[in-house]
Amino acid sequence: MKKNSNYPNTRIQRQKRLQILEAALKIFSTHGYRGSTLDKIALEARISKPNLLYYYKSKQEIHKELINGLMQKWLAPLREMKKNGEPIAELRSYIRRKIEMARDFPRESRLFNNEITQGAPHIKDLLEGELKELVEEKAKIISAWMEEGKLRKVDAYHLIFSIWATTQHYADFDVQVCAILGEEKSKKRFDEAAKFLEQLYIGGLKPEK
Amino acid sequence: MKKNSNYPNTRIQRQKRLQILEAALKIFSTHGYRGSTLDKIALEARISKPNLLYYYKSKQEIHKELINGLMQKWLAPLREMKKNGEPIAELRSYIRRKIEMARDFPRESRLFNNEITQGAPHIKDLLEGELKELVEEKAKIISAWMEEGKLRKVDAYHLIFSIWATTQHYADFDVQVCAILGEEKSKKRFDEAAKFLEQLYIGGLKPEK
DNA sequence: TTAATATTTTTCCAAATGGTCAAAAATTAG
DNA sequence: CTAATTTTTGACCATTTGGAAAAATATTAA
Repeated sequence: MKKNSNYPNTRIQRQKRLQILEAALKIFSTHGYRGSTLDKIALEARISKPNLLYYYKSKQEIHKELINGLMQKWLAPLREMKKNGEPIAELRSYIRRKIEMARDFPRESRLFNNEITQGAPHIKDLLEGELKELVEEKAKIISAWMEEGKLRKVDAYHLIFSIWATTQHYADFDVQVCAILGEEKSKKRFDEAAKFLEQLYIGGLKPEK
Repeated sequence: MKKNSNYPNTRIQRQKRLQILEAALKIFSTHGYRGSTLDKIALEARISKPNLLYYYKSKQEIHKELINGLMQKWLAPLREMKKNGEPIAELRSYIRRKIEMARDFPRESRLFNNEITQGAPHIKDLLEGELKELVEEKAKIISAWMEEGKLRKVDAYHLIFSIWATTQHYADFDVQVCAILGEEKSKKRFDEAAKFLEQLYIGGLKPEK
């Protein structure tokens, strides 16, 4: 007889699931949810469609697991912004980490973009719950820094939004960025972006004296 | 006998086409290209599907016309940035106009976002041609301002990107913005955003003395 | 080896979807 | 009014797609 069968979690299972998620991430981030078909995902994962449905009961289930896994990864940099750190240094390193994520995980960014752009049907509660609380907490920290005169006084929420926007832009709008920059300048786009953003934010946020 | 029949352009035609484009804009911007069906568009436009196809030969054709019409509207603010203006004032007004567009035409922004995020399959040549040239021209103007000491020296291309990113964020990520800001603060989001961006950019871009 | 279990494939289906076509209805020129 | 023309509709079709069922194959515990 075999062991537990209700929810087997063999090596094979774990590996196949990863394989599927990897393929699904690629397809979903390229074509959006509706534009992605199980056939394409299965092909990409090098398995048959029914086999894919053996590991995930439906298209939605794959998408859901992707989005959920994504959120944690995505918010990690913000979570690491510590109250006790030196404000300018904390912001600088937050921005740098976000740009690195745009460079290293563009597919995750696009997947997220797609979800939000279409009204966040699957993660609205997450946004209004966990995310909202996290941002509130961090906005408070930033505001406190401003009160102490460590940063120029601006709206902390919109500051966070702007950092999200500027960094994720390099993942989501990569085609446009590259089209405009041309071949040579494109190669250096992430380094240039990091440098520019640092100048923009740090210069702009330094308290006036 | 009736007049010209090759390409009639009666009142009725013009009105119905507008009606269809309006409906298509709503549907496409909400569900993306693949997520939008001719049925939904026809329903939204209050006509039958075959009737819709009488005015536009295919789904692609509707989309194409939307995207093309959009680009001109979208780039108008950048086009208006004039070499002879006062640099800080020109930037300020550019940012303000972009924020107003995010507020007033979020559907257009989302449509564009969707197109780019999926690799810009329909407008790649536009990006590499018209858009690239326009940005090159404006980047030169901005760089010249910097050389004259009117602005802090930063990469002009990335400056433009960051303005696009920060402003369009308020259209594309509106759900997220509102979820985080909560009901009250959401009402003022565009005004606050405009104020914040002005502080960020103008403060950050002023030449040091 | 064998029997139980896990995995994969083959076949199939119903619904959704982009699009066609011919006929009906409405509009307009003369 | 009448005839030509434009607009609208109803019926239909081929393809795509998410998914189900069951049989076939592989794996593993004993």
